[in-house]
Amino acid sequence: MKSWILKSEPDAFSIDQLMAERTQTTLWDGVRNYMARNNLLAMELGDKGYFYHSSCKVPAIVGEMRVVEKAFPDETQFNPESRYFDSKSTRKNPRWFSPRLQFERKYATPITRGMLHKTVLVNSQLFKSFRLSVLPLTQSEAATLEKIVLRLNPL
DNA sequence: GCCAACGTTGGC
DNA sequence: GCCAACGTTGGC
Repeated sequence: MKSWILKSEPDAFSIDQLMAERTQTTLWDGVRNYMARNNLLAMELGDKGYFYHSSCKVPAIVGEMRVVEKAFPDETQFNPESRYFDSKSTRKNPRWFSPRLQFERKYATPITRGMLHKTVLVNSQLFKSFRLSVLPLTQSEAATLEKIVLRLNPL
């Protein structure tokens, strides 16, 4: 099982909104960056997704999700009304894909960017490729993060 | 609100 | 195919 970090601006879509969904799932759509897309395509069923709130007062990992459906073409790319419309995308040749993620857990104590900065995770893509909105974690990074999570948020 | 980082676009 | 201009992300 792999672990990923998925960023969202809480003003646009927050973990509370995900929890409020009837099925507590969401399609991770609207991603328009090729590296991020490739990461979305690489997600397997059962992979863990850390929900990261970006562009807000306290950037932080705020909870966990689970991949419950592999990526398939993102409908918003075909919709001229959508802000994510892509005129160069066709149904035969879609460019953008979204997996479905299910809410698993919201942390009582979010893992802030500041806290992560003081750990070995400072060497992860969260800091190295800080603009990328969908990031993979290595096995050791995932293990480190999991330890921090469990220390601050015991099950 | 500023600005650095960096991906994308488009002219040549 | 290069690269300058431009736009966006996101921390601070």
